[in-house]
Amino acid sequence: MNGKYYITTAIAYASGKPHIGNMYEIVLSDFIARFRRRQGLDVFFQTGTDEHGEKVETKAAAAGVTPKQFVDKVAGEIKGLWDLMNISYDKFIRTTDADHEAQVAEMFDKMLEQGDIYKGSYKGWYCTPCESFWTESQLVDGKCPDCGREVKLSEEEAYFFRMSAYADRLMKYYDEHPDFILPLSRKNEMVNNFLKPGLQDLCVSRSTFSWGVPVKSDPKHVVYVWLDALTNYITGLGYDCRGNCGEKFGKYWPADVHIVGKDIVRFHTIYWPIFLMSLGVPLPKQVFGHPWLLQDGGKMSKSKGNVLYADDLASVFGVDAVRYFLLSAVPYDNDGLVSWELVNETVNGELANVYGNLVNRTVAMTNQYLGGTLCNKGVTEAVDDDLKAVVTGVYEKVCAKVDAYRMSDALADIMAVFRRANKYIDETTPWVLARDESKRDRLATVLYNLAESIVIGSSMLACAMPAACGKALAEFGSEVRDYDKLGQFGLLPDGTRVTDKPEILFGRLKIKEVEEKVEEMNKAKAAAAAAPAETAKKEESAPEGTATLIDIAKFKEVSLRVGHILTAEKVEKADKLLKFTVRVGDEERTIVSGIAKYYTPEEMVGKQVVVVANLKPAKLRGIESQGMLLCAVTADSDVVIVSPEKPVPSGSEVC
RNA sequence: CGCGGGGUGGAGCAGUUGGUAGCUCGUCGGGCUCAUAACCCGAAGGUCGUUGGUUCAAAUCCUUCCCCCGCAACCA
Repeated sequence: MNGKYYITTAIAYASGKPHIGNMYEIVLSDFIARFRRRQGLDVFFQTGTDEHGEKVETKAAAAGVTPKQFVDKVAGEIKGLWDLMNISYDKFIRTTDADHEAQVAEMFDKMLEQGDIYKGSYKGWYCTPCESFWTESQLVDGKCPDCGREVKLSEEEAYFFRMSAYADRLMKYYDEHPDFILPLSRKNEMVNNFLKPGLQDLCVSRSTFSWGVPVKSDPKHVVYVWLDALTNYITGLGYDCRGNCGEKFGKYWPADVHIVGKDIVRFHTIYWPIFLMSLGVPLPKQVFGHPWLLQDGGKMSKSKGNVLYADDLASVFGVDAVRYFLLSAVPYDNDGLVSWELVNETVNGELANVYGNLVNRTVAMTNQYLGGTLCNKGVTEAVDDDLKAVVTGVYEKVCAKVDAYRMSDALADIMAVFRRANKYIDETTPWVLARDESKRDRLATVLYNLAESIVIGSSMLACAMPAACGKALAEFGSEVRDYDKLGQFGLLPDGTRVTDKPEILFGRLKIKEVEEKVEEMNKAKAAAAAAPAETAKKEESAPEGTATLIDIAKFKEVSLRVGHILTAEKVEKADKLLKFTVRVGDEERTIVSGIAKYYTPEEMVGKQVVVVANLKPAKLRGIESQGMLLCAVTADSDVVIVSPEKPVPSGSEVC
């Protein structure tokens, strides 16, 4: 197969370390990129970081560094993680790269000149003290949802993109390219939710923060992050909207596929194509919206501290095992699950038992029975036919799966080769053949067939596990075989020597061992995190890695009182909120709490609770909450109200 | 009625031009010994969430209801 192949991942937002779910997309793309290269295509694989925007600006300020310093650090971490995971990208682009920034400003300018972008105004209700705009629906009783004060109808200058002007052309493109958006369910979503109701013009500038690419003619505005971010796919190839595009752009554009998460399909299949139409650039051929990898037992969230990271998993299981797991765990159009247990099961069950053990036993037998030399003596029996049929037929099946972005199915097909080979060993019982001198040639043929099967299977599996499969192949004196020859059986040269000291490719771990390792790792991390913070503050070191110690005066700053719940009701249009009237001593307070998932209003009435009495009031869903209820939160996210052990007078101090 | 996805043997999944259900793991029984207590064979286990309908025939099409999960809005 020849020709070019341009594949991209979405660029990672540089606001923090990507978790294992984010890593899936990169490994998925890497698998495809490696597979296409092996098929003989001239592949360009681009990934990178998206570094502008308000969130970065805020986070940097919180960390006390400049936005640039902040993203330099995070982008470095992200790139390091990609490198650790052996991602074979050809270019790692950053939206703070000078050439990218310059081109973004230029493109914005061009769109402005053409009239695709126009200066308009963003209308809304403005709350002067809060300096915030609100839409009609956000207002509470016609007043500011934050502070409850009067708002006035106001306008703010902003730039808009005429999306509506391109809607028909986009729809036509969809119709003419039925595979443009995959899976199909995503396409229906786009058409039904956005195109059919009519495209709204998109606000493509911001003036409430400054960390972005300034608009050339009007530098108090910065370019909307999506317009900035999406264009990385062409600026990374040297695109120049004034006509002087680089050689790469001519060679690789249009992209063959953008691999993106299902949550951002909209940006890639509506806004991005329209931006390209505006620039007069051909549209990408395909956008694949992959599902997510979710953490087993609850969504990953940093606040819960249950986030899994690729490097942690890799430190226990190895890089290749994690890559394999990621690819196998996510179904085609359904979210997949990840946990330490699940990874462990996959590593033991598939990599160690089926694949690693097959390699090991085949090498061992070749050494024991044949002195380490493989030779096809051509003494075949009927059982060989099925093995060969499975092995030689798998490449075609895998190609079909890869073309359809069904990676877990592709891996299952490859694994079926090794399962079949294991079965073949039992069918042919080489150890029995070895006892009979007259069966020597049959024995040699059997082991040759096994080795050949392993070489063919490993050649494909190498896209998922480059290092481990490279090792496996090396044990048979081989390298990855040309993909156009994977349909043939018997290319392993006679006289091939196998290694005399086979290595264990994937070790088996008991789940207890995994848990111990995880615990060790967490302890080490806690210690590392605690150490610098505490030396800086010159505080006594906290024992056992618990929270930082405070003195009693600090604790006394918090006023905890016992309250008595008088009334309780659900807050309208809020799934999680309950509104309480609580008597604390002489006063009655309104408190809103996010525990609707755990308690009904009925069971709360009459309960005694512990209230933080001197908390600054806050507006929740338009209701002022004057305090908060203390709850115990368990590891598996159950929430339990804290109450006095026996009834006490309302208003009693808790100390 | 905010948007979307899903409910298939103990677990995780496959299964749309409709033809009485398949894979991996787990369990139980057996086999083998080359191998990482691994490998191979066999068995048990499902009225394919619920109601009604279309059809000679439905997990697969239409309909009723129930439940789960994401996203969005509040989680002091």
